[in-house]
Amino acid sequence: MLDAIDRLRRFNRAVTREVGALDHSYLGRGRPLGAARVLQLITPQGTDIADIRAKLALDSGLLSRLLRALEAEALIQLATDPIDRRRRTAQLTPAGQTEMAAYEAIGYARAAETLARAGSRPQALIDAMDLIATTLLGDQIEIRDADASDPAAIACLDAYYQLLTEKIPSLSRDMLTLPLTDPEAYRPPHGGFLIAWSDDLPIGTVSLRPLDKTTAEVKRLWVDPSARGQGLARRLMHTVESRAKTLGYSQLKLDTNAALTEAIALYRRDGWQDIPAYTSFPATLWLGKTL
Amino acid sequence: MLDAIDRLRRFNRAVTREVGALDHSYLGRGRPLGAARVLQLITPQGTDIADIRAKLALDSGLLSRLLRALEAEALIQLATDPIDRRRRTAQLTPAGQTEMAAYEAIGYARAAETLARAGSRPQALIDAMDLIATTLLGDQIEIRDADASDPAAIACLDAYYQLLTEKIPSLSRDMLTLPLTDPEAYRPPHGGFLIAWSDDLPIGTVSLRPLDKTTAEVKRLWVDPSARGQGLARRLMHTVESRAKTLGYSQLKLDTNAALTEAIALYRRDGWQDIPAYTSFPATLWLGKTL
DNA sequence: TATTTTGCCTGACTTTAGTCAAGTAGTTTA
DNA sequence: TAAACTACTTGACTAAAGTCAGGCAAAATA
Repeated sequence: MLDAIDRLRRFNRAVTREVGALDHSYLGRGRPLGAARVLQLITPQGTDIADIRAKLALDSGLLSRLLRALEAEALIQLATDPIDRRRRTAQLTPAGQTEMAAYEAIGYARAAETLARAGSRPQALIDAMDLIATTLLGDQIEIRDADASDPAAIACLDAYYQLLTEKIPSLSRDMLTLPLTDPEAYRPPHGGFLIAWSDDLPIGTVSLRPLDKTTAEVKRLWVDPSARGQGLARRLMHTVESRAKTLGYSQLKLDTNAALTEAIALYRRDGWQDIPAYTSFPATLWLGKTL
Repeated sequence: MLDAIDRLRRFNRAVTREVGALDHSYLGRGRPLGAARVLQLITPQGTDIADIRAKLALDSGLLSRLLRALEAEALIQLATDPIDRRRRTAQLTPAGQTEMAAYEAIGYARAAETLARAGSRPQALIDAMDLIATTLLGDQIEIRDADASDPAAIACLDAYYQLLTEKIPSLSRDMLTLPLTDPEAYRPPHGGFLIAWSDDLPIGTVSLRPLDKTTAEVKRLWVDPSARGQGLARRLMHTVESRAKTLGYSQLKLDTNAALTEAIALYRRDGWQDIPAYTSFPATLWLGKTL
């Protein structure tokens, strides 16, 4: 344990140096860091300045001045919120969008540089970073509704299919179609498609589709390897169950394969019971739950 | 590749937040961050202030003032170096040591907190952090001389033996003695023991002992898993070879086991040739090199 | 409708970090 | 031994970040 803490502190030192260098690289555009950070949070569509203040934990006086400086550079436009005229929103001007693109380019260049330092094993570095990012951002994983034909949804399903073909040897990838042939089934008011986000990266999914008036089916539960061991699968299941209840279902079903042992253990811990088979291969196990 | 960069940038954001919180936690002792950082580099035995300046990349004027502030708090004592009376050293007073201990406690507490967030897989988190720290600090891995009875040397050998018993099934741990029974053989002027350090954590080792007047044996090459794929093993071998040359040897030998395929590939790439067996189990392959 | 609260702005301030040039004492080199 | 160089200190300065107390309009509440 002592050793673990020493290692973690070495990590902190290494990363502090790296983050310092990263911050410093944003200075090349002739703008202090505070202003650059504020600018990065403003979208072309307009951002509530209260949100910026909350995210960066800035004093309202300080933020007010930073915004005024950016406005003087003609990078942003300030407007009062028509609904609550005390509130203000900031919006990127075309010049501001150009400037933002320059910052983006700096970020990408530095990231590529770090990646190049990984030597012969870049994938190992990325996996390690994913694990750490997911752990550190663990407290703010957000589950949001999505559409089954959304690019993020497709990416999740692709990763899920990848996992399935690895775990179930007799299953070949061309048996699984993507995008889904029936996206309509996963849309309100009868179905749902949930994605778990960690800082705008999709790391988990689960979906729901109708079987009959009172029964829905839970489909395609998947959690990114970097996010496992933190209870995200259970959070997704609980969310989809309460969603099913909201949509008026009283009964849930799912099918799975005996090879997916962790998932099955989770279902059983959460009160899912064996039911008769209602689908075929690759399913080898069928479970149901009354809401 | 684009995806990899997005993932890396998510990592940067996660870690920036973390580092910010870490820095902020050091503020609780009523001292600005700069002063706290300087204090952490001063030892009870005395630290050359030029070293501090180099490590923190501080302006000499600024450091001078920070030191004066710490001196005014009676946390440190400044003295002139008796050898070169232009140089100065800073030394922790008893009060300073107490203060340092408080900072240490803060660091440990925060580290333990982060570790606790890893959920059910703390070891995976530590491994990921090691990989990243080693990658980021890769440019400043230092190879230094050590003694075979040094705790760091023992830790390296312990990890090396662990690896051996994993790779060679017929080898049991109690066949390997630690500490070494002949530490004298690995000391100058006839032998050597090298350790590779990444920010004060030992991550690799190799050693050299005499066989006869003109021949030495290279023993126990080991590199921490987090540091593999960056050419450290080769650096260690080159260092030990030039050390052997300095000590006056003209011939090198080593024994290894066929299970250690990466190491063997490295030896062969570097010009080591098969030689007759000169040791027994667990060795199954014997190599030599003329300097 | 009067009062309180909220969201933001402004002005006056402080602290921290950092730069630069000049100066002093000691050391090295020609 | 003089000149050049080095390690550090001091003073005078700037930029950036942050704090705090009003103030004003709009919104929420009594």
